[in-house]
Amino acid sequence: MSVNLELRKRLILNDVDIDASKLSSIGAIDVSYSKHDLSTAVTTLVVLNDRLELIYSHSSTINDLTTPYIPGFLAFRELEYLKKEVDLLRETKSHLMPDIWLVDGNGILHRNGFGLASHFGVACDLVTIGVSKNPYIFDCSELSKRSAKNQYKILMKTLKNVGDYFYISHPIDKTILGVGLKTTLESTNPIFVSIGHKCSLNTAIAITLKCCKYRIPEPIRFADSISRRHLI
DNA sequence: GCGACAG
DNA sequence: ATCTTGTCGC
Repeated sequence: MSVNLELRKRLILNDVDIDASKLSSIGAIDVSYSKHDLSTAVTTLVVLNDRLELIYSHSSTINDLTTPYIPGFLAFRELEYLKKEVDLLRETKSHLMPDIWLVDGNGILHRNGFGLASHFGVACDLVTIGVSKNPYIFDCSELSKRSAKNQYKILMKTLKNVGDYFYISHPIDKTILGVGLKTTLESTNPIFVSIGHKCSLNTAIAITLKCCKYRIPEPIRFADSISRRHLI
C-alpha cells in the first residue's frame, strides 16, 4: 500500500517524448492463468513494429503464484511479473525497447485513479496506455451497479463509426478518466482506454486505434494468444 | 451465505 | 482470467 502511494506521486498525465506520427515500435505484456493449476501462469512480452508485425516475443512460466485476483487490485497480482519481463528485455535486448506500451488493464480509469497500466508505467518509467475489454464499475451497491451497466448499454449504442467514443468520468468529482472506444465497424462492444503514464488521453486513443485490426489492439492480441499457447 | 467486480 | 459450444462469414 505504501509502495502504491510512492509510485502514484510520480504519475504523469500528459505526453512526454511521444510523437505518435513517428512511432517505431509498440509493446504489450499479458499474463495467462491455468485453470487446473492455480499456482501456474505464463507471462508473455511482445514487441511489434510500426506495421503491427511481431518482431519479438518472450515468455516466462510462473510456478509459485499465490496472490489472488481481487477486483480493484490487479496490480497487486500482476505488476511484479510485468516488471520482471521488462527488466529482462532491458538486460538482454535493450535495442528492442518499445516507444510505448499497451497494458491489459486500466490506467487512471480506476477507483484510486491508479490501475495496473499506471503502476506499470511509473514502476518501469515507460509510456503506457491502459486497455480493458470490460467496463470498470465504480459503484458498490447492486442497485447502482445495475444502473451503471444500463448507462453503458445506452452509451454503446451511440457509437457508430470506428474511432467514436464516449467519456467515462469519476462518479464523484466528474473528472474524465477514460473512454469507451469503438475500434472496428463490426464490434458492438467498445474497449475501454485510459491514460497509463506519460501520455495524454487523446494520444492514447489515437495510438490504440492505430493498433486495431480487430476489436482488441494487435499487441495485446499477440501477447494474449502466445501466453495462452505456452500454458498448454 | 452467495455472487458480482479490470484480469 | 479459465472453460465450452455453436454459428456466421471469408
